[in-house]
Amino acid sequence: MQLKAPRGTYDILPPDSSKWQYIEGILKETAETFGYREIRTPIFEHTELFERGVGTSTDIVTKEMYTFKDKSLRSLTLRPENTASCARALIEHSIYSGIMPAKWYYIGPMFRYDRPQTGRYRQFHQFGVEAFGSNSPYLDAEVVILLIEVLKRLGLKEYELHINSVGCMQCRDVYRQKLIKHITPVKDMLCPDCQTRYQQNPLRVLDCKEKSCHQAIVNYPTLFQHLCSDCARHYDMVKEALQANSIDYRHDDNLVRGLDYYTNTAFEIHIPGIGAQSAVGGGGRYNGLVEDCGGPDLPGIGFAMGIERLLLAVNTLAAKELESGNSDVFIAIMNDDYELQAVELLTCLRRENIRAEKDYMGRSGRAQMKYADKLGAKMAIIIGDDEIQQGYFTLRDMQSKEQVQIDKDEIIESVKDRLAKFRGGNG
RNA sequence: GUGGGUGUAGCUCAGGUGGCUAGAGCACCAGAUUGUGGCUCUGGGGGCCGUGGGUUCAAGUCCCAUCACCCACCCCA
Repeated sequence: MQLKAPRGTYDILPPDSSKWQYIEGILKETAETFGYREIRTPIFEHTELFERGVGTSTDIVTKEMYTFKDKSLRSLTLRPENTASCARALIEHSIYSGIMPAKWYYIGPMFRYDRPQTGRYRQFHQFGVEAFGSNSPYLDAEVVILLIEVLKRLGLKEYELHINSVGCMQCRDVYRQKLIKHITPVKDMLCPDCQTRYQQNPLRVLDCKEKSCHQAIVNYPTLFQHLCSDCARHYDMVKEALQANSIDYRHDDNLVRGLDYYTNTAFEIHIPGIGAQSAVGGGGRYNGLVEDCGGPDLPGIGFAMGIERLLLAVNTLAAKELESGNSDVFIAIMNDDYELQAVELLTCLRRENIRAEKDYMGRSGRAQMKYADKLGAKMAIIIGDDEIQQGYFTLRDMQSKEQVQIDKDEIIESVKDRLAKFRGGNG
């Protein structure tokens, strides 16, 4: 049997890789503009970090982790997300004793054992930001604004921002009891999934898609109505800040994010038309996380975006062609005696940062020109008997077919001049 | 983990009810044009027909299993 990439993984080949570079560039640039610096954490961590940080009741921890034992029988896990690692790094390096807030962004692969489908892979890529050490609602807003700014810079105009507040540990607990009281009399009418959700995390029953479940729990108390005064005020201030930035959002009572560490603000971005997995980004506040991971009682907020899903959305726009792979100059030799001259000139051009190419397949002169054309070379340098005997190179403009003889000592300068004109001319 | 769909050349796909050396377009390579690209023409290389088993004189075609991909559930980014 032929070896293939493991299920749910895939290769990113040229020319697609340049799309990735383009998107990653925008993500990094935007984050840096907002004052976030890059953090790179290990791809695997102690399994315990995710159990504590993500939460043992979540699907991620109970059935989606790639966990293995190393040769010393340590239990390690390929990171399913990066927030817990950031909290760990914050604690491990005592970052909290420095300037606060600590603002980080990351970009890289994550791993979850899930059934693959459109926009969902076992190795997938996330961009995310985390800000530790401040409970300011305006920081919540900053993070959301950053998320929206990324979409804008990518040219994505159709998206829905949903936000909610899941309260603090105290008001959420009060609410949870009320909700259980409301659901218990009708629990037999719930779908099988909700029967178990009701046991583990009754809040999840709220965003079940089954109509019968909605009908069963109709007029349920909302979390929004049960926020304590601090949490309600915090939520109001976040919304005010978003309004001040003309960012449209929709309060969504049913938005209950899956990870255990969320408190207060929770948000999600959906883009229609990219399949069932339409959440391109989501996040929120996680004021209990750092302490849960063994650090001080420090608040935090952040989000993560799925790059594969962003790419799906960008592709539906038929985004402008990125012609980064094209060569500037192709060196064609009309006689294989001149290989060495070609090799030498090639290096000289490249040292001037000119994208230069030559043939390595023993092609005929004609085939070399065809190859140059496929590479998208703007010009060709032709080396034949006449050129060598008389000490010049023939420089051909591939578009106009115009050819000139250039003294071999002036070829580099001449190529540079012409390239500058190409770039200026095409805007 | 559950359900549905699909696996034939690098890619997109043809191959009624089983029957000679498995086809096309595109791509790739070469030649026409031995010192010159895009168009055209000619030729060429490429296939364990996803894999394993079964039925049959005979399987790309029928049956079973398995794997992979796609779509959806679930969950999430």
